[in-house]
Amino acid sequence: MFLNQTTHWLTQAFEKVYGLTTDPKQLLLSPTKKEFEGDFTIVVFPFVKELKISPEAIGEAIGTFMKENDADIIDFNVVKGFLNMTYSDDFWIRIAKNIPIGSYGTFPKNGKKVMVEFSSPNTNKPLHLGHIRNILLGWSCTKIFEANGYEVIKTQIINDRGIAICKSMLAWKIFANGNTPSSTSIKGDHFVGEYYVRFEKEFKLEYEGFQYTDMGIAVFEKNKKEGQDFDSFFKEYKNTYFNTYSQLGAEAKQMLLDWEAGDPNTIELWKQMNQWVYSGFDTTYNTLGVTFDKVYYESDTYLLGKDAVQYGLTKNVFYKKEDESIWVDLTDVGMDHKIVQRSDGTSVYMTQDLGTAMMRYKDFQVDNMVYTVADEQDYHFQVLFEILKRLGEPYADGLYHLSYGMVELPQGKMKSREGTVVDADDLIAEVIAEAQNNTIERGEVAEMSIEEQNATVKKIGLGALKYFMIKVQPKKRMIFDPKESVDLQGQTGPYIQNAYVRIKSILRKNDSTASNFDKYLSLQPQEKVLMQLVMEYPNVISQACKDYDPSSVANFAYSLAKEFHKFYHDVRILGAESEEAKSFRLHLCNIISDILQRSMATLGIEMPERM
RNA sequence: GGCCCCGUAGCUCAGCUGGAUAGAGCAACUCACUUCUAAUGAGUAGGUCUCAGGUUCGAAUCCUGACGGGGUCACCA
Repeated sequence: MFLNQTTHWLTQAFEKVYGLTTDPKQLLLSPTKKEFEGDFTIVVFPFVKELKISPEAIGEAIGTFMKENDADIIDFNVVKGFLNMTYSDDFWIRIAKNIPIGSYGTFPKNGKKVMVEFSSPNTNKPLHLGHIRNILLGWSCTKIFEANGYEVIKTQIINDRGIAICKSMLAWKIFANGNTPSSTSIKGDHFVGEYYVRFEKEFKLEYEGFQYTDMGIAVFEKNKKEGQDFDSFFKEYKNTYFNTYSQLGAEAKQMLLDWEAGDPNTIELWKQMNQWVYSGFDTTYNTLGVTFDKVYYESDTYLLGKDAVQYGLTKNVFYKKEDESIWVDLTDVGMDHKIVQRSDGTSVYMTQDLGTAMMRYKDFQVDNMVYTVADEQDYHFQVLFEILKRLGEPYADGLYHLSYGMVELPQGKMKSREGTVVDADDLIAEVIAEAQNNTIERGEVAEMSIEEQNATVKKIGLGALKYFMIKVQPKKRMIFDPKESVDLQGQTGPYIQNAYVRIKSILRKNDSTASNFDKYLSLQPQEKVLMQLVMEYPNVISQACKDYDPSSVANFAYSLAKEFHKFYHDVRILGAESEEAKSFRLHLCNIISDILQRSMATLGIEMPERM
């Protein structure tokens, strides 16, 4: 948008010199690489074929025209097919003056409404590392949408029902002796999680005991596959055992039936345990700085979708088999047959999701819905979106699965059975403690009040953790090394925070109020590089939205911080060689601190004023 | 096996709507704090961009195929 004038003159140049009408896409300018002279570059290769003239000759002719006609361009050079143009200092100063500090890179309201779903935990366990990636992605996505002019509704669907929570409930009933989170001083979600683990432990004991009973041995002999040994058989048989012989399994299943029947005692216990979990989640969300506008509960939605199924039948989107189960045939688009209602008339996961999507549209009339869910569910969402399209839902073209790769540890996948799951609260505490260790001896921080110190350390620790996770493209699998996540140097959140803090320190020390740099006519290369980055920022924000990709914002913020650090090192700001230079550099500092602060806010990362 | 995603420096990642000699950080080694915050900067070293074809003036980027890694193919969620 700052280069419209250049594009205009380039169009004129091709028109006047060669009588050629150009497509604006062919006239895209890019910042000139550091090794070459110039500020912005256009590639003339694409015109060679049409004009049957050498690239060098085209570059020379167009460059000459531009230098003569476009007042901004004071010089040019041609290297092979690249026309590098040098801009006047007036140009840079005009751009710098026109940056709207405070709102730069935010777009006007576009009248569209988008719902973004993220986090969506189960209520039987605390949040873990995988949830953190999900939450950070979803959250920054909402911020990116807002910057692009959307109205955003942040939501999560809580999986608050089912056999898992019944396991926790049962274990609590049997083993807790009436203990509660407050009586034990354990955070609610962890408290409930402990009973889930307890159930699994007790179940395992029961199962191992069963295997050597007469009945267990008989089951093995009857059901084993050809040549299968005892241990591998029972490894596979676990689920079947849970559903058939297990006493604990039977009790948990009975609890689920009681819940579905609305048994008051069961419902009361269920509500109580979920409440504990929610208060625990709230603490974690609060620490991470995320909020939701609307919460859906699976207990409210798990029966939804039956109307949709009936509607789909009448529209011949679905078909019924002889056993009364209902299916959809997606083979014509390279997918499969998929069940949408069981033969006993009950809903499956897909049905719930159909119903929930419809409910959300009814609630908010959104144009778009974004589902932040790990990539193991890629196929599920392909199917879901295809069905919604076939049902003719009005928002069907505005659906997006924000799919992300699993988080793995250096030693491999997280496995709850092996106790390698990284707990969200533990991790957060760890990064903050690490920030504390590295901060305590620094003079700046020592002067602060305790409250201010704590707030700063929290911003730094969380900044490190969040940046570490969000800088990776969503769809890529991620290796999470806890040691690296607390790094405060290099390409990290704190490095970017430090650039901001350095600016703030300068601005605090500045006592001159005059601001006039019209006559500053000796721009430094470091200043031009910074301005080139500044000019890109709105594109970064709009592209991140189109791509659903916060990592591009994270990488941009790093580039800007890096160039600022270099500028800071090479060029005096408060001690500049002239009043005009000082004034311009202070203005540039204001622009950069604004962009750093708001681009990082987009990622859910707060900036300290000192560190 | 079918389909989907990934493969870039020792490690973690950018670059991918085709453009100049493929970039950062970490780790290793040097150097720079009487100077606006050294959580910084400068430098050295590190690459058959998994491989093979193809398209193109030009390919890490697009197409095809192999190889390697992951995911998914339930009347589970």
